[in-house]
Amino acid sequence: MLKLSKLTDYAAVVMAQIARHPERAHAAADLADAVQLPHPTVSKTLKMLVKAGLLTSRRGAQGGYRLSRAPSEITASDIIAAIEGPVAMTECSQADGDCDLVSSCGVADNWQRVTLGVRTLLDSVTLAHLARAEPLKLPVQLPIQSVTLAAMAEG
Amino acid sequence: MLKLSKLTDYAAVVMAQIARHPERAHAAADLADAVQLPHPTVSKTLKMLVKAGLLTSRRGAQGGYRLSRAPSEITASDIIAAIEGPVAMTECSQADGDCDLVSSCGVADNWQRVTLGVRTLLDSVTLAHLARAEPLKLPVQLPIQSVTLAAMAEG
DNA sequence: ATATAGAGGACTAAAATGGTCCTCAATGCC
DNA sequence: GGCATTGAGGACCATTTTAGTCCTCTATAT
Repeated sequence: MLKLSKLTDYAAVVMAQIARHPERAHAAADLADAVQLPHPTVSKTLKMLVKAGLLTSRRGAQGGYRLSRAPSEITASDIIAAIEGPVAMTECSQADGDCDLVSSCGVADNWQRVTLGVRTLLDSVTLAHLARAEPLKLPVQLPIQSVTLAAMAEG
Repeated sequence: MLKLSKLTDYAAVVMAQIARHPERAHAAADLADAVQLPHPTVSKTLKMLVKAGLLTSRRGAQGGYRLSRAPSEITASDIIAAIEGPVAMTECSQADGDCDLVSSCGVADNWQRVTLGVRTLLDSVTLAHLARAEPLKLPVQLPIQSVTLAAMAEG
């Protein structure tokens, strides 16, 4: 599996929706209608995205949400991290991870490298890519040319 | 997050342990002792790995578990799939996924491509890599040279 | 025959997740 | 200034998932 939570999924859909009309502010209710999801849930998701710094908000009439930076500057990693926290496949790949078996389990190091690989991959996918509607299922060239774990292991 | 379940984590640890002594059969109890995890839980994990075809088992005295193929032929994807099912970041990336919003959500296609990227990365990490004990934290060259999403989009 | 060891599944407890709602605060408009 | 609009923040509950345990049955070696 390795599945995203539903909220993360919603977050991506909503972010993409905003990214398609970045010039104007989007009210939570409008977004919920547009993406066909329950209002309270979308609202909750939006708040998390603001808290994470991916969106800015303005209250009151004519208020709503806007991207805090260009779609090409917001990554899949960012969106996932906003809802679920930083990408980490194992406890010990987290910054604050505490697993007393790290030293004895024998695979911790390598899982951490794999996590870095996944993170790098997700860093290279931006909201600009995600938002691109591709109803024709044409192969889209995403800018992932090379992911070499060895090169990242020093991090 | 995007975290592996604990059982998957255990599975990797146990598989690595077996991979370090592939010639002999390992009893569940011995493995549990070796990796310092509760016996029943390790036992459950082993059964799942057998069911998925990654291990073979033999009952009775002198029985136990063995790898069903070489460590270099067993991938991280295989281990994850054995416990959690195939790697899929979204509902719609699963073979049997049913999400009525696929057509309208606008990001389904691209998440599916990202899933393929992650899957490819995890396919390229083998049990042989995972089992390699690296207490010195030397950078390990894993054979992930290039992951290009466009090349996979036809799948 | 018997001790060993896995298969299979039922079951429970605990935790994470999803989803809703309520009250408060800010903003724009008249 | 007053009011309608819209987000902030958090409490709360229901459901699902996960983890973990245990019991009974079956196969194998000696």
